[in-house]
Amino acid sequence: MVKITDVARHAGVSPSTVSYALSGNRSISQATRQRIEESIKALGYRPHAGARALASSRSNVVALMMPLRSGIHMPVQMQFAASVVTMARTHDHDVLLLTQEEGEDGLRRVAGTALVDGLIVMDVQLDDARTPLLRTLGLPSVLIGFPAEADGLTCIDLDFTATGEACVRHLAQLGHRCVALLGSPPEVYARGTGFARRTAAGFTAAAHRYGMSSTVLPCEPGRAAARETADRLLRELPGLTGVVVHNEPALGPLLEAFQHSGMRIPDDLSVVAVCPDELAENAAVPLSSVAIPAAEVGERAVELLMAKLNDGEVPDATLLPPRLTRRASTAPRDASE
Amino acid sequence: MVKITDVARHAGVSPSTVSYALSGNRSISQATRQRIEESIKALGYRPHAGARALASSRSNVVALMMPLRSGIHMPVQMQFAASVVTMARTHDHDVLLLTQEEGEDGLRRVAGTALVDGLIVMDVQLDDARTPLLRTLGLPSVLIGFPAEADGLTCIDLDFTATGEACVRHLAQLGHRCVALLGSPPEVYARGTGFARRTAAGFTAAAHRYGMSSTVLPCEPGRAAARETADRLLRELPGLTGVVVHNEPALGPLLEAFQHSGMRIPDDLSVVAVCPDELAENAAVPLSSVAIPAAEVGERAVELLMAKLNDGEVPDATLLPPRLTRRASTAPRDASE
DNA sequence: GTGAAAGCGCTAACAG
DNA sequence: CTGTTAGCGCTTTCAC
Repeated sequence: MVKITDVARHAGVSPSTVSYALSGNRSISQATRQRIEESIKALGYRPHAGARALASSRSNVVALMMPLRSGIHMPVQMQFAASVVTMARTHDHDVLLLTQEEGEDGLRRVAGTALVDGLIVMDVQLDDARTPLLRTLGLPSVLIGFPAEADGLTCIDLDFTATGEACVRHLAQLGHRCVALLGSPPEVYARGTGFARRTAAGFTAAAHRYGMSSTVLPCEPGRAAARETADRLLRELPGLTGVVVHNEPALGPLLEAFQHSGMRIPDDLSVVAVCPDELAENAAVPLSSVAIPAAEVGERAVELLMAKLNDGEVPDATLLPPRLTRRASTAPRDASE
Repeated sequence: MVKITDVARHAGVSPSTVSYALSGNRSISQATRQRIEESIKALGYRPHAGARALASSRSNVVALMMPLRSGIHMPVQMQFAASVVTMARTHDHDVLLLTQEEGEDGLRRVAGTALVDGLIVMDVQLDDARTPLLRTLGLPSVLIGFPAEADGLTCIDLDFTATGEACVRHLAQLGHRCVALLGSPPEVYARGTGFARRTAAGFTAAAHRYGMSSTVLPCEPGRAAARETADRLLRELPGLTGVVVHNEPALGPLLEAFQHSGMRIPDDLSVVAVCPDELAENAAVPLSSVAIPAAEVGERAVELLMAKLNDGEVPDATLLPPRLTRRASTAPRDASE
């Protein structure tokens, strides 16, 4: 194995000079830098990762903890993982893959052994057991998603307030005057300051601004609950022509329920979903939707983490702007109605 | 940070004894082992990964290089990645994630810096630019899939010969007497000793054994080619009641072509596919199929790699037995025909 | 069965 | 702008 002393000898300088040339931590004359680079190339030198980590207390590896078994919507996960790895590489870091199942022990292990310099934790739940640990671990971390208690944690996710607004704007521009948001089950709203609440706030505010009449209705998952919710909605708001669904498990059942009630989509009812593109594309009627921008989330997460690693200040919350993709489920309101 | 000397002092032994207690590389009296374990727990000691890697020239990390963008069949990839990570952990190893795009440079980098002890390389092509490198890298590696020239490389994949046989056996048991294999495009067969050839061999041998009449037909991808192949097949083999398709891109077009020709599946024609479960499940008629056993491939790949890391001897080729899942596309041959 | 001590290859003061 | 030197925390001979 060729080591830094070999390079130093070959270039006629001291090992530290080679080290500095590599790290850029002090200025080197053009001439010696040149010779060093040539020697490195000539000898095929590569710094030993372990030695470097030991001496510098920096491994240049970040951990990515993600759910690897969740049967659902892997394309989003994959896209995310790809962008994390790619972006990490541009910052000269590698990515260690941890499964969600490793949980807190996994985080403690990679942090405690100094295997990694920082953590990216996906799929953070409102009430996530890992968040207290992340606060005390002493390693920089970035969470994908917002826990109920996000103070002191760096979190990133889609901007759900803006998402609610964007959905309403889309419907308003199509001429709809009476709209509803079908959101998460009641307990999610009750539970605290989750994304559910933010979507609803954005939705309601925008509806007011556009002078539309609006309703927000929670919805339990499952066929029966969906049927009931849809019926109630159509009964209580006879003028309803547009709905926004922000409830992935209830989405399919709700669509069925509407169609069962004789509402054709988009002829009688325009539907906007907040869900992965994958799902929206493959629905019976392809759904106009706002998706989680996985690739951008991954990139930004890495950038935030890198900033923290270089003791940069980063915002606690990063909210990414929604992008609404128009598909077949929304249409102009029929003026004759 | 608590280090090995702290543990040693706390336990009243020397650092080397703690090290040996941890590694099990020499016998320790029950009593001191006990004390050491208690001290470790009491102090919350975790060995520094970098220091350990430097001193032992073992990082206890393996690299997994996989395609992270291939829009196609991520569930298989994910399942595979999950099983690799999980199995690696049971061998006290972590997994560094590399994208396919990093290619040879990526492998050279993680090997050259001693970041990893071994490599698992997915999605190996018949003519894969990485294989010559893997031969000379001096790090143990395991390939998923067989390159044309596999000598001296440890490869693992589905047993395609047995797969061809299993498909025929299934059709034979349903009473079919005249079957065809629709395989890869001609150039794949011409190119060498790929899986295509093995499936065909197994298919033909089994058909003979069962006294069935059989044909093997290559098939180009694309609508037009599929139509043509299907037509030709039905024209030349009027008695055909069963086909095996081992050609993922052509699968959809072929099914359409058969149906366009008035063949109902499975009433007139039984179809067995060699493709991911995902694809088989979501076809218009759910397809009886043989899939790549992703989880098992991942587990075995890690086991092979671990064996190589401990200078164990491992077979060059590991072939996993096929499992045929029966779905709606195969039925008993109509006796009245 | 246990200890002492010499590195593993690199970085980062400190010194000029 | 460059060199000297002292570790980083662990493993592993070698010695008892």
